[in-house]
Amino acid sequence: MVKTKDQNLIVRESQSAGGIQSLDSALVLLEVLAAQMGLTSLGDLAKACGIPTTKAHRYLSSFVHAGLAQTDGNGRYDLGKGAMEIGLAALSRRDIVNAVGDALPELVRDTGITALVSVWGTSGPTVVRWQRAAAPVITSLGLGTTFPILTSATGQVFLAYLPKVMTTDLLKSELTRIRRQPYLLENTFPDTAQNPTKAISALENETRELGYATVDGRFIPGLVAAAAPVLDWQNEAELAITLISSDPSAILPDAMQVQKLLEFTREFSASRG
Amino acid sequence: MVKTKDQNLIVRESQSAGGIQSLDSALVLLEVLAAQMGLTSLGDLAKACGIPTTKAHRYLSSFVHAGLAQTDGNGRYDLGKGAMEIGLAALSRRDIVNAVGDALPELVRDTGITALVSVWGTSGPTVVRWQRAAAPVITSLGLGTTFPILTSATGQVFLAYLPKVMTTDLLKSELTRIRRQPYLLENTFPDTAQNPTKAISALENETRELGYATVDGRFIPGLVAAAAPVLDWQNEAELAITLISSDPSAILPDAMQVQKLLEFTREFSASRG
DNA sequence: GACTAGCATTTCATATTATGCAATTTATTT
DNA sequence: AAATAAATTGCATAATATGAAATGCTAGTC
Repeated sequence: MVKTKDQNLIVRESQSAGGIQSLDSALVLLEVLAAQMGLTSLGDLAKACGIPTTKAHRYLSSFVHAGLAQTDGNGRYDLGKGAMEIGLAALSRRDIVNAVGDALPELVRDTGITALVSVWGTSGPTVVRWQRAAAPVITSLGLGTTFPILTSATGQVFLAYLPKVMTTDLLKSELTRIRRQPYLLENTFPDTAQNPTKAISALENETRELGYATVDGRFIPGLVAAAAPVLDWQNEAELAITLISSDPSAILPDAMQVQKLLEFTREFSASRG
Repeated sequence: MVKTKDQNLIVRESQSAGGIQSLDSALVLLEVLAAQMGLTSLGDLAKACGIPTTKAHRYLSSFVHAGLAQTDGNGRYDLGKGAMEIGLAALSRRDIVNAVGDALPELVRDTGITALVSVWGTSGPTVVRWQRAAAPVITSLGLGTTFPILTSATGQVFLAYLPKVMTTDLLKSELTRIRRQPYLLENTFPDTAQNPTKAISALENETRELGYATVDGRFIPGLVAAAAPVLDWQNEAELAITLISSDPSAILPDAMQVQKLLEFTREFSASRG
């Protein structure tokens, strides 16, 4: 048995002990499909997995048959409805999500503000629960919506309370995207373009010090948000709870709403000390 | 009444055309795992799939390796974190409005009736898609049109399948408006003026019991409508689909058109149960 | 603490079936 | 309309999934 040097690398063995090779191979394809941003051609998927197209095609046939994948009828593939259902089944087994979700109406009643629960998914913070207050109706948001990391309060919480390895990939791609529209960040972080690393770690520290993150009306015009993490026993964010309002005074540090939010998240975090 | 053990059996063609048998078999196992309520023993899973335990074990090894399943270390299996992530990826790509909109022509063809899709907007149910049938119905409806809550089928659906906080404001203003023209409701709800709260909650219950709402020709003279919700997995109305016709028999409970509508909305709703 | 029962897991010889090349069909571009 | 590229299908072969049986665990019982 040869000892490898790269124990730091997060590459998993391409073959699982006691598993089935073709299935391992197929599941890599499924992951790659999930990591894609939308409809993807068979060839691209095959290339990304390093397998011949003929193999990819047969795997995808089975996935489509099982409902995990869909095809638009001509050569482009995407995740299917079944994938969503299995994911929601997995979601419903996470006790934290259920507990928080059940208590969410209470938070909305106490604060009078729309609240939502997000978990960290492959494409960033993903909304999994959603409780609307009377006041504003945000039509562009809904279950399954994903937030950016840097320009949303929710994203900033995960950035500060999640291991770096989980966020770096998405962070990188978001930075390149932002470089083309630097105005998005320039007010809050004047030197982001020049020294992103420094600016970002400053943002992380600030979030950790406060215990929550906020954004003003720039991400969604006219709306402000405050987000706080529910932490697990390792002090990593298990999920984030976000309040969305049109009233800027609601996200000030000593605002009643922010206090209620922190109280709420503390109650569900692993360590109550 | 004895419950059979194989209530979790997935019924569909066991083999996919052009797919891979072992993968098909494995994906059935994954579905069965998802259908379970929690931690499940290897043997039970194998039994539910009708495969030998040795096969199930190897499949599960691969699923665990890919992160789609977890084991508690001794023989009990559950969905894993990866399942949730893939599901959320699928969810985030699913634009329900577009999906429903794309399928709308099919519904119109099947029913022969004009259909429209509404979401809940700031001023009530708002038409976002519509598809006219061959037999033209002369109306002034169009994209962006908003419906009243009490006097339209569409509005009644949202009233019944949306949290109270979202509808109360509009409902109140609508009630004051109606009080000046009580004849609008008096036939259907004789005591609305005297006891609005009671009448309205009766209406909500009726809608929820039926699973859809209808109005006859009073709101728009000569036209009738039936509306049913597309529910998200919190059982809240994500959107409503409405059929509009000049034929009163089309909105009777056992009319073909109503059945097609319910079939249609059920297909797009998150949880079927 | 040893024994047993009921699991899950691993081994191993065998045949099933996944594989990749090449051919064919289908879509896309010039 | 012809040509190019991509997806899909057929087929012979070798790789590998398979199930019976053996082994290894865990939990419950005396």
